[in-house]
Amino acid sequence: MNVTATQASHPTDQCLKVSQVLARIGDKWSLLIVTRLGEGPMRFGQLLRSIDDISQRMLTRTLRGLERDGLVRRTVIPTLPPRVDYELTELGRSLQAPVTVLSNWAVENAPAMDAARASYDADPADRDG
Amino acid sequence: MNVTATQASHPTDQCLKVSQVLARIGDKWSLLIVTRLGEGPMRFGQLLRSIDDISQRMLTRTLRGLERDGLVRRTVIPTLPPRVDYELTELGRSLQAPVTVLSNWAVENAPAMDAARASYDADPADRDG
DNA sequence: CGGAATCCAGTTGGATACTG
DNA sequence: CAGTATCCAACTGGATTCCG
Repeated sequence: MNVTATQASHPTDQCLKVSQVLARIGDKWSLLIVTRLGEGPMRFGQLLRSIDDISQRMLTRTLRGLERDGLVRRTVIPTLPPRVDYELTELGRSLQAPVTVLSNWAVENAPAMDAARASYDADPADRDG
Repeated sequence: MNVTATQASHPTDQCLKVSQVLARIGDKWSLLIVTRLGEGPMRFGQLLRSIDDISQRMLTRTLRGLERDGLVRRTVIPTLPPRVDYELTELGRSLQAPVTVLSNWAVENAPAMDAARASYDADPADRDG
């Protein structure tokens, strides 16, 4: 693989891996779930209520995807009614730091992006001249 | 806004902003384009050829989106044939660092994710028991 | 060269109803 | 409680065609 650079300019090959990771966490709910689970293990119902705009179906599907990729561990306690706990794996926790960096950037620069978008939408003429 | 934490546990409000950013860079092409433009300004055709799996339509659309959000600046030189240069704005360049962190994580952990996925797909029975 | 417009397939994700 | 199954609307993104 020969990765020496820790800073930038990835060859095309590595861009693909980044795209794959983004495809995993870049959907509508994954990051939100990882962030919630970063606070500690949670039951299915807890997650469902703490995110609350998410549908049951999407919570199930997203958790399955995260479990499949080794980011989340699912533990079934076959009581009645059943109880299912979710928690981040070590791989999942290792993702927290990069996500935090991105989160901080997002929080800091969201106003700038909003302003840019508002400005862009304001005068469609001002650009192509 | 009152953001003091630089490390973790974002309240729900800030998670929305992160989701918005991910919606912006989490699509199929945005990050690839930002990475390319991180190497310097490029013309439309250069970008089209350097990514080359991208369709003309998606390159145009993605660039428009990035421009709209203030990450990319578009400069038209109305010669014949016309020439259009794209470059990162300051905001766009500020995104490079967070993206690099995520990229490095992706490159380092892609094998682990692949392995987890392979293992998950291998024995569907081994989990729910 | 750098688009815009149109058309179309595949995917995402929500609502609802049902199950062990 | 924690799902699964079905149906459906909206969005994404590719192929093609046309334009200044």
